[in-house]
Amino acid sequence: MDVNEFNPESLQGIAAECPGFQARATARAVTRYYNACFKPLGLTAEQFSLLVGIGAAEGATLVELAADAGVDATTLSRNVQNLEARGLVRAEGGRGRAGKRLNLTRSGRRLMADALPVWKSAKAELSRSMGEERLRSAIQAMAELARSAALP
Amino acid sequence: MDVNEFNPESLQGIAAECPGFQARATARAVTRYYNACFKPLGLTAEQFSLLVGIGAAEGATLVELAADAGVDATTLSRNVQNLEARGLVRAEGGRGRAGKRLNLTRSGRRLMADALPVWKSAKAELSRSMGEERLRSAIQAMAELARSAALP
DNA sequence: ATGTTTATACTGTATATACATTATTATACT
DNA sequence: AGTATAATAATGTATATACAGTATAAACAT
Repeated sequence: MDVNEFNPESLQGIAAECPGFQARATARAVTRYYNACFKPLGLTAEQFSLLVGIGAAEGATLVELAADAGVDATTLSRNVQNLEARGLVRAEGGRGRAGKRLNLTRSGRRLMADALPVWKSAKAELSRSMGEERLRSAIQAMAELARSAALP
Repeated sequence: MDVNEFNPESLQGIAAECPGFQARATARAVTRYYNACFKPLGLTAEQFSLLVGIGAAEGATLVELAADAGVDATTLSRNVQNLEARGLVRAEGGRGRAGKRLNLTRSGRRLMADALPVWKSAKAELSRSMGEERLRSAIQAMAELARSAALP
């Protein structure tokens, strides 16, 4: 494209039809919403998700969790360190091939017991706002998009 | 919920049906994909989006751009500073109520001229992978979800 | 005219994210 | 056994994100 023909009109509507822009915008909005919901518990949305992941797959390793969540393992490494420092997660085992086994501590399980109802009602409110069927369909569409973007 | 009844099963499937988890996972996957596409140009996906936003709305202020993109203005402030330091964006005007007017520099426009075809083919590949109709529908569903999460 | 409110941008701090690289250890191979 | 390979976790660095708070200047009220 020639720089000389470059005009604002050629950029109109690009954001609105860009899957990347829309995926990030949606993640920002939804994450802000969940962050506010979990704030009284001292948790972020991502921390909640990570605790769920660790609690659901007891004794999983970083690499396994990273694959499940579609997060880079190095990202998870630091996020787990944070939860570990707060006493919510325990990591046992070293650096070798067997890997470090992650588990919720008693305190972590207690916090999750408080957090689950909050999560449920947060989702219920979203469901009320946009309709259960549309919400389910949005989740499905996002999963599909994530798969497609991961393949190439 | 009683801590004593807490078991891994109660956490099964939570991630899969959580709009927040899925929105973030999708944004990560799609952003990784676009980051790879734009890497040869020295741009990230977010930088591309921001340049598009600035180019499409000439002379817009931070606050206006932030509202358009659904990003916190303080986030945009630093992201713009980055582009400014690279000579892709020019900001004129001060801190007052009128605000700082943002524009692409000549170098920024040149870069966008190179980036647009890359963006087009990246989207086309996604479209090939999951089907044009499904992709459009996913974008629509994400926009809807973002609106719902922003309201409460 | 002066003081108050308000809109705008910026800074401090913390989390989240990923790529490139390094350190460590278990497994495989000879 | 000893070495090479591969898997795992951690670190260095950079960007992205948002909230709380600060600085600045314009608009408004009295």
